[in-house]
Amino acid sequence: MSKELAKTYDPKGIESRLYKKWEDNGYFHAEVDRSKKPFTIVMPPPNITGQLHMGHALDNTMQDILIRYKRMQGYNALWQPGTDHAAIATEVKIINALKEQGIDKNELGREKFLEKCWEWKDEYGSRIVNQLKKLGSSADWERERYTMDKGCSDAVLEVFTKLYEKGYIYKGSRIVNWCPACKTSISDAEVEHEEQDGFFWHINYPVIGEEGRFVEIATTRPETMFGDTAVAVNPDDERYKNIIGKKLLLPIVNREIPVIADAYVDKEFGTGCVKITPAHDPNDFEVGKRHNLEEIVVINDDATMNKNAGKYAGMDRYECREKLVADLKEMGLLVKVVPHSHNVGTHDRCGATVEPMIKQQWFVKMDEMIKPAVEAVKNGDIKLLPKRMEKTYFNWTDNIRDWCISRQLWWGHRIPAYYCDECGEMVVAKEKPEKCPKCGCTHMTQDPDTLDTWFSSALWPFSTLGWPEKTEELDYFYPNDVLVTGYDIIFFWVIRMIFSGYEQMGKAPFSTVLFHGLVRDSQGRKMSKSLGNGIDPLEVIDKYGADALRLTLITGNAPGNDMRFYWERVEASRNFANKVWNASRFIMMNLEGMEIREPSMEELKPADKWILSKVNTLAKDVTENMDKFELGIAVQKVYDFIWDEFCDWYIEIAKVRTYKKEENPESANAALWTLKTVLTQALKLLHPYMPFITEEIYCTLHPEEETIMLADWPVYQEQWNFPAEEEMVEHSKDLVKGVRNVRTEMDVPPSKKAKMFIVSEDALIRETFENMKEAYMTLASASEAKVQADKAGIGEDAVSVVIPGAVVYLPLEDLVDFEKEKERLLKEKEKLEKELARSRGMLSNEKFLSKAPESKVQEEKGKLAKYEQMMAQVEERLSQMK
RNA sequence: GGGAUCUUAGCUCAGCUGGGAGAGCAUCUGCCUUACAAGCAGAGGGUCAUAGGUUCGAGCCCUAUAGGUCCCACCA
Repeated sequence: MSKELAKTYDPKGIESRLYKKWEDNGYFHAEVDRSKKPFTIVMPPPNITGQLHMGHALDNTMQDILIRYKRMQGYNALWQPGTDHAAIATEVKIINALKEQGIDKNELGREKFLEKCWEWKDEYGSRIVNQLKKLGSSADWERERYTMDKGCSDAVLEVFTKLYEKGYIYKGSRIVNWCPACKTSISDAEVEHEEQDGFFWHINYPVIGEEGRFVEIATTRPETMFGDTAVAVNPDDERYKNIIGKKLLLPIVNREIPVIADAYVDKEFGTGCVKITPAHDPNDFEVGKRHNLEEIVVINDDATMNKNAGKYAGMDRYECREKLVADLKEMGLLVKVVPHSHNVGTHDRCGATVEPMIKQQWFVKMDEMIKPAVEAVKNGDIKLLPKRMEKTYFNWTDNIRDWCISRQLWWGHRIPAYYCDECGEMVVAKEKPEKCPKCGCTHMTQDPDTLDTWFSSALWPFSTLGWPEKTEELDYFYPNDVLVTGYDIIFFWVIRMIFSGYEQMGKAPFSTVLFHGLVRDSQGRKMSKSLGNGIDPLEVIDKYGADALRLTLITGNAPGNDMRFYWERVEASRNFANKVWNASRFIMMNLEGMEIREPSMEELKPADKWILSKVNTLAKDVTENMDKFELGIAVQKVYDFIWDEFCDWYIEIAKVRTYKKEENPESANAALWTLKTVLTQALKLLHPYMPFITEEIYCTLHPEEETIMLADWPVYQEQWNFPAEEEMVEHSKDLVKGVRNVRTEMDVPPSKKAKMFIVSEDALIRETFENMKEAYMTLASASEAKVQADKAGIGEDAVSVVIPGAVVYLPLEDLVDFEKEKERLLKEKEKLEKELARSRGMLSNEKFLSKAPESKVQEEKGKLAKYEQMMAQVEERLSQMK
């Protein structure tokens, strides 16, 4: 006894109930089970204080589809979820929130601040998880992890100390990217370069001892001149050969600096003379090292000038620039100002212009560790999809530089290095040493810095499974199978997981990385808070349901490509859900109170066999596509099948028989059984994409079943392969389409049923149409159908429809407009002529015959025969009309 | 400067290893046909950016050009 289904699909009343059922029944949970093959996906951890956005929605929908698919296939499917502390993103957010309350981070102090952070985590930590649940994510929430939980923190300590001992982590004074707004160093990956309009200031530096002689330098950042310790020229530059080794007087500062020769200088660019500021420019830093130049820091951590800037001390760097340039101009040393656009590094989190600074920082040595990561992608152990992402990957690995991992932040994993208060000895250890190993002093102070947030997420594929402990889970579920993520974090995360996996586990963290693009707004812009153009996935779910959102995100875009979000597309997805809903409702109405038994092969009508054959092929195709991660193509095929084949044709054909169940109970039974069977198959294939609606229908259709989630994934079966019946139905479809077409052109109302004569010289075709009457008569609005070998009994006033292998005559009498009819036939003839020309051309081409594969030649011959026959019929018909 | 990618119907995009141009939305025409008007039936609309090349055959492969997008990069 099936339940009543509502008239239109209402996702709201269904989704939360079903999700709760799934979760309560533990369907998402995976336990180590050696009798089953594992399939593992680790969820890219969203920021603990974040809110679900379209990127998350897309990312998690893709993962959920894969995990549900594999689960149905019988894999022990683990989707390992968790959240990220997202060091800097969270800290910035909390600082701002505190600021609104009038609280300053530094006044609050480190401990109190961290308390606030944990409060935030407790308050917002579950929000994003709940939002992911709304999407239908079937992650194993019992295993939810957090990058700063005990286990993950242990993993961080383990890796840090191991790499330190190995010499792969070191502390050094280097020029780093400094964010003056966040007051922390950041890694190269966190710097975004943006083109800005600026100026080239040409400044004269006087040559000492040669009155009136100057060296003209060009700079985009005059305020750094306080830190100049040389001017460099190219050693091969004839213009400046005689000045190398001379001393210059640095204006305003009045300090002597040498002119040096270094090949780094480009003769063609600027004036060919470069001021060298080792403390505030990465290139100058290198030059400085080569020439043993002093490094004079002139800018403070907050981007104001320090005491080395003399009277400009305390000014902001840009204010100083302005004043300085004015002063130089007054002194007559400013030669000219040339507009010049150049790239400026900005911090990807806050947008502040990054200041290169010399700082003591912690680094990870990359040259050795990156090797297996490069090799793995080269030899195919790790596949990147789409393949073009490999280029991006190698571009980074080929130019890799050491990774600056220390951050001057409080929120995160604190660096496990301890310094003796007495002698300054440094100890790197998982736990604070009781006393200094050098002097025995018992006062050890921990390094104040914390680690880059990606340091812990790099370990995510194994830290979540219990590493560094040797757990069963780790042994069973590692390596993961697929990683799904956006191409925008390939450098931040993907590469770092790969080399960490090889370094710590000796194995790749996963075998495939599936990249997706960005979800943009309808104008193609990035969705962002500042633009206010973001679409909240929860709003979409609320209005149209999670299934509609999921379908929208998956269809119509190729892997790795960005997509645009349109409400119209969600609407279309919702419409499809409604279509599925109503088709199911109709089938269940017909099944109401019926005892259905499986029909024998003989009882199945051609149409039944046709749709079984179709759904059978569909299962094969969809499986193939999904195995190739072509999710969009796979679901498109299910969509087309359900709507275009099942609903538009099969249900319409079956209707006729189910309405007449008293007359022919066997036929009705076969139709009902087929309806139920095919719908069941289709629901299963659709389930990974639209989990809620498929579950609701499946459970109503099969009250004896608990869930579709654990149902068997459809597999191709030879007994459902019916090529002959497929062809028969295709013939009938041609007939129906042809008749409908003519009737519309002749303005025959659907209510007007007409007699129909089907004429074919081919006995086999006649037999087909004889057998298929039930299938096409109603659809073609026929009152009666006669199949015959010649035109006996057909009047001259009949309209004809030429279809492959036959001509259909409709005696429409007074309704026939012969002018229209003629026009239509002429159009038909024109089409056929084109096809014939193409086909004949190919078949008379010697080269085609000799070079093309035999199957293609045969195929073409078949087509030609078909066209020729149809042409003959069209011509015959035309000649009669004259 | 290097690289990637895109240019297909009015709009947004599919098109797998080369073999008769597709979808959704929009437009036009008919239909309340007892699952669905969030629907049904029909129609119109594309020299697949341009120019060459390879091939029996190119939206698909190669080269160049134009335009768009993105990533990387230490030219001050």
